[in-house]
Amino acid sequence: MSPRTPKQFKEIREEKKTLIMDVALEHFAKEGYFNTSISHIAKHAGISKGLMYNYFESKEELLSAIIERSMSEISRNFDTDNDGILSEDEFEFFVRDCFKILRENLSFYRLFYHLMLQKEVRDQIFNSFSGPITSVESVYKNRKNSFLSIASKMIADYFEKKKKRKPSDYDSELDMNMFIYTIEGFARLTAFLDEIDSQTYEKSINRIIELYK
Amino acid sequence: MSPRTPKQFKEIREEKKTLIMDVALEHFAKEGYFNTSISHIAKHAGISKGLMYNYFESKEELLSAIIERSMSEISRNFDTDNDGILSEDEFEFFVRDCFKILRENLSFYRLFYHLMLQKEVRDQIFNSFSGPITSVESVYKNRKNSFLSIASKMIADYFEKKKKRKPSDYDSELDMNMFIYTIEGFARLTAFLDEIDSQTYEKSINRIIELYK
Amino acid sequence: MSPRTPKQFKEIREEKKTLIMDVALEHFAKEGYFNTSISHIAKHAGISKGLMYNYFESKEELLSAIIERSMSEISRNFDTDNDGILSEDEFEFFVRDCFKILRENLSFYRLFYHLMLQKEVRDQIFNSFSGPITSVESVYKNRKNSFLSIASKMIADYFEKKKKRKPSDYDSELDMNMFIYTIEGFARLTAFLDEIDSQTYEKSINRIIELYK
Amino acid sequence: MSPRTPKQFKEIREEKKTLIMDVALEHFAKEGYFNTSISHIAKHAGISKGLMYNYFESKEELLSAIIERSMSEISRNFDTDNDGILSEDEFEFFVRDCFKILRENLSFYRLFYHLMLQKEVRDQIFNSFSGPITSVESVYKNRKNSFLSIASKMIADYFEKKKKRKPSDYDSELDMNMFIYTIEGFARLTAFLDEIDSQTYEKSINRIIELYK
DNA sequence: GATGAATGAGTATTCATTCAT
DNA sequence: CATGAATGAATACTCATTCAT
Repeated sequence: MSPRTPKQFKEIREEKKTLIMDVALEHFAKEGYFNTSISHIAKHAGISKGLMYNYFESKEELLSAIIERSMSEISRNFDTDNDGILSEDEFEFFVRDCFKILRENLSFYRLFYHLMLQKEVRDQIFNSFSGPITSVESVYKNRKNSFLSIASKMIADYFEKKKKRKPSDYDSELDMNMFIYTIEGFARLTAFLDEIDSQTYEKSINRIIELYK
Repeated sequence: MSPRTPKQFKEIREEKKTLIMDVALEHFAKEGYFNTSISHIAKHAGISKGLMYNYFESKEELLSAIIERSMSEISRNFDTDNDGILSEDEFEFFVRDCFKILRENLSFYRLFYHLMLQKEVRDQIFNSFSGPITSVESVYKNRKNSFLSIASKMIADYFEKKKKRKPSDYDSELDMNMFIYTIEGFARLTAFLDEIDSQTYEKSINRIIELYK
Repeated sequence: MSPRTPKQFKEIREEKKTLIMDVALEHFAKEGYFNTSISHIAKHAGISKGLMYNYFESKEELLSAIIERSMSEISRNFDTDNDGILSEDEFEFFVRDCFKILRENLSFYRLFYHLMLQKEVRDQIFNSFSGPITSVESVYKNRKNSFLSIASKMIADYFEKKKKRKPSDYDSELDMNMFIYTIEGFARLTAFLDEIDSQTYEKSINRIIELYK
Repeated sequence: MSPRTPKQFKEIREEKKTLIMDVALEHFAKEGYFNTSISHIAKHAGISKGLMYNYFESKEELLSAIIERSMSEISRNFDTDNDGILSEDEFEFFVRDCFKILRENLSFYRLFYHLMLQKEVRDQIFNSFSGPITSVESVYKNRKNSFLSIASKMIADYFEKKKKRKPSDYDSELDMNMFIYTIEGFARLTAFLDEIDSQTYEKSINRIIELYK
C-alpha cells in the first residue's frame, strides 16, 4: 500500500511501453500498419485504448517509436568498438552481425518493406535516426549522422581499401554494389520466408563473405 | 443521333478502364494503396467516384486488376519463343529482359513491395496469374502454372545445366541463390531510387551477367 | 421497311410497359421494393436503364403504375354488373371472387403488405384509385370514390341488410368486422404461403361463406 | 476521478442500447426500415453515428436485436405457468393476452409486416428465436423450439381437445384455421389503425372468444 | 426509340482521438 | 494511472437519374 517510488513508476511505464510496442510491431508486421487498428493493439496488449494515448501521442508516433527502437537495437548490436574502419576479419564479423540481427528482427524488417513507400518512413530510417555511433569523424559532411550512413560509409571505405589487394582494373564501386545488392536481396527474400532453414541460411552467408571479403 | 455501337461502347470502356488503372497505379505507388482514396483517384482521373464502380467492383478489385495487368505485360514481354531451356546467350537476354521490364514497371514494382505483407497479394502474384507461357512441359507438377513459376524453373534448369561446365565441387544451388539475391536486391534498390543513372544501371547488369552466366 | 403506323407504335409501347411492370412486380414482391434496383429490373426485362425512363418517370412512378394496374385489374374482375347491392348469392360470388383474384395476384398482395408502412402507398390504394365502378350512387359522401370504398360500402350494406334475417340482438357491425378480420387474415396468411393447397383453400372459403353469408 | 466501475459501464451500455433500439424501432415502424438511415436514428437518439456502431455491428444487426427483443418481451409476457395445455379459461386468457401484447407492441407489429417479404426476417421470427418456454415436451420434433411454434402447438392442441365437446362432424382443423385467420386479420387491421377505439377493440376480442372458445 | 456511360447525392461503416470519471 | 464511452471526419460504395450519341 505504500506509494510506489518514482523509480517504480518509471519502470512500470517503460514496461508498458515496451509491451505496447511489441504487440504493435507484431501486428503491424503481420496484418500491415494500415490494417491494424489501435483498438486491436490495445485489446491484444490487454490495455485500454485510452492508455495507449498515455504512452504515445498518436498511431504514427507509435510507429515512429517502433522504428526508432528497432534501429537503435540494430545499431547497438553492431560491434562498433572500432575506429569505423573494417579489417578483413571485421568485415566478416560485420556481415555475420547484419544477418544475425536480421533474423532477430524479421518482423521489423517486413514492416520496413511494407512502409518503404512512405517517404516519411524512408526519411526516418535513413536520416533522422542517430544511433550511438557518433564518434566516427569521417562521416561525410553532406550526410545525416545516422547509423545507416555510418554503416554505408564503413562499407564504402572497406571496398575502397580492398582495391589495394586487387589488380589495377578492379572496380571497387561495382564490386560494392554487387555486395549490397546481394545482401539486400538475401535479406528481403529471407524476410518473407515462412520459415528459415538454418543450414541454407548459413551457407548463403558464408558464400557472401567468400565472394566479397 | 443513332446510339453508339457495341464496339464504340467497348472502346470507351477499355479506354476508361486503362485510364483509371494508370492513375490508380501511379498514386498507389506514390502514396501507398491505403493512403490513396477512391475519391482521390477519381479526381485525378477526371471522372466521378461512381464511374469507378462501373468498371471495378471495389477498390480491391481495382488493385487486383492492376496487378494482373502488370504481371501479364511483364510475362508477355519476356522472350519466350523457346523451349523453356536457356542457352548461355538466352540467359543473358533473359537477365537483360528482366531489368528492361523492371525499368518500365518501376511503379508497379514499388507497389508490389508495399503490398508484399498482404498474403492475398503474394498469392495473386505467385500463384493465380497464368500468363501465355503455358507450353513449358517441365513445370513442376506441384506448382501453379504461373509465369513466375516458369521463370523460376527456367533459372533452376539453367544453373543445373551450368554444372557441366564447372568443376566437380560446383554448388549450383548456392550459385543460383546468389544470383537470385543479387537481382532481387538490385531490383529493390533500383525501384526506390529517385532517379536511375543509366550508366550505373547498365554496368550493374553487365556485371551480374558476367558473374552468373 | 414501311414505317410503323402510330397504332403499332402504341402497341409496342404498351407491350414494353407491361413487360417492365411484370418484371418489376415480380422482383419487388420477391426481393422487396427497396432492394430491387432499376438496373436489376432493366437487365431482367432485357432493356436498357435509359429506356425504363422512357416509359416511367421514376422508380416511384413505376411502383405507382404497378399498384394502379393491379387495383384496376382487381376491380375490373369483380362482378359488378349490379346496383351495388348484394343479394345472398351475390355475396357468395363476391367472396369467391375476392379469393380467386387474390390467388391471381399473390405477388401484388405480398408487395402490398411490404409497402403498407408507407403512408403514400396506403393513400394510393385506399383513396387515389378510382376504378370503373363509379355508378354506385350510394357511395358515402365523405369517402373517396375508390374501388375499395365501394366494396366496403357494399359489404356494410350487406351486413346491414342481413339484420332483417337475424334475431333482434344481432350486431351487424360486429359480425361484419369478424368477417373482415377473417378474410383479411386468410388473405395475409395465404399470401405468404410458399404453396397453396387448393383443397384447404376451398374449404376455408366455403366455411367463411357458411359463417358470414 | 476514479474510473467508472465495470458495473457503471455496463449500465451505460444497457441504457444506450435500449435508447437506440427504441428510437430505431419507432422510426423503422414509421418510415420503414429502408427509408430510415443510421444518421437519422443517431440524430433522433441524440448520439453520434459512430456510437451506434459501438453497440451494434451494423444496421441489420440493430434490426435483428430489435426483433429479438420484441419477440422475447412478447414471449415473456405470455402467461405460461402451465403445462402447455390450455383449458377453456386459459384459452380465453391466452387470447386476451395476445391482444394486450399486440397493443403494447404496435410499432413492432407494423415493422414486422413491413419486413415479412425478407425471408431472413421470417426465418428469424419463426425459427431462430427461442424464448423461455422450453418446458413443453410435446413440441413437435421437426419444428424449432421457438415461442411461436409452442404457441401454435398449444392452439392446435386446444382445438383438437375441443372436439370432445362438439358433435361428431366437427372439423377442428377448419375451426382452428378460422380462428387463426380472424386473430391474424384483427391484428393486422389494428396495427395499421391510426388510433384504436378501446370499446370496439374489446368487443371484437370478446366476440372472437365467444366464437372460438 | 434505345443504349449504357456518367453523375452525384446519399448511406453504411471505420477508426484515430478525446475526455469524463 | 486507467477505462471505455463518445465523437466526427473520412471512406468505400450504391443507385436513381441524366444525357450524348
